[in-house]
Amino acid sequence: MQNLKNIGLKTTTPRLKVLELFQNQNAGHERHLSAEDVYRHLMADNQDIGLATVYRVLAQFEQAGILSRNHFASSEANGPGAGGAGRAMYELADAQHHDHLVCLDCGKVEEFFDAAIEAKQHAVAKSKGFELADHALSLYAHCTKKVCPSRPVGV
Amino acid sequence: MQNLKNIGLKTTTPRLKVLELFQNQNAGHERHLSAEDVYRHLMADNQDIGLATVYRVLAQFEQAGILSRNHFASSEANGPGAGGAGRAMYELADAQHHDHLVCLDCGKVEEFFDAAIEAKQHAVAKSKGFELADHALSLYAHCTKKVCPSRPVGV
DNA sequence: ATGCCTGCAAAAAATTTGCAAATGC
DNA sequence: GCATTTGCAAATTTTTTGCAGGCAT
Repeated sequence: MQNLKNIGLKTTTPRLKVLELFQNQNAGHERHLSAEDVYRHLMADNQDIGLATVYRVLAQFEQAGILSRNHFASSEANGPGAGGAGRAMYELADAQHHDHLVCLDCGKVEEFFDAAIEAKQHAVAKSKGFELADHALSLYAHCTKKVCPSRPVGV
Repeated sequence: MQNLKNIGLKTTTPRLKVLELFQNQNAGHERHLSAEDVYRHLMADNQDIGLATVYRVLAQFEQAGILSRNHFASSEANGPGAGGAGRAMYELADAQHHDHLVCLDCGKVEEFFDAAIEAKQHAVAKSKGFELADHALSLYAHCTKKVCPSRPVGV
């Protein structure tokens, strides 16, 4: 795959498999994955790839702009039993930038883009004498559509 | 101090000292502190308080709404040598909510509030069938005022 | 060939937990 | 006095690093 060579990385099995995993976001896995998630998926696919390698590949891909890393603050967004914003979540870095809306009831992550918010962010930074380089915006909210799997009754 | 009793916590030395530390944000410390920061400040004040206790107190204060926790993604925002968004930063939960602008050159954290952004966030959540409960917005930017201590030359 | 990569194991870093002793009310 | 709280140490969790061997080019 050219993708990898283009960024100065040799085409190796771990890298290929990790890339595939993110690009084939159909086979029963979400778009946002933690290092551990990736590792488990590879294991399930009988790939003998170490967790340390997964971390290294994820870091390389992030630096190359192929993946982007998020830190969600809600415990629900991470695995069940995961406390706080312990783990990083990776996702394919699409052409279109977006922010996240995390469901506090089931942990599902939706994406959104709001041009007005983006513009305002730049304005805020500039007004304070800064040039905006990046930002992270996560909304934590409750589903009002009564469709959350793990939704508490009556909430 | 009533603050503590009001939230169902006994008035103990560790709690009092931690609260004091955040309320007296004058004596050579920043407004945003990590658990380790708090611990070091207490040590410097000859308080014999364990790090585990600091973590417990911070968690209690956060739940009580006295402090709020942030996870900044830039390495500069955390201590020198701190990688990524490893540690949580706590600050006094003011009456006025605000978001953060983190300087990518020196790690300094400025605060801002933008009503338009806040309103838009609610609108976005509602439009997706959610009720916004909380959010985290951090801007990462470069200082254009040439006043950053650790500012790379010519940037 | 040769230098980039990997797996494994150990190290780090941040935070949590178990438990007996200490403390507030 | 008694439940709450603390300090210490050990355990967890997440991520990073050292190193000897392996693989892509």
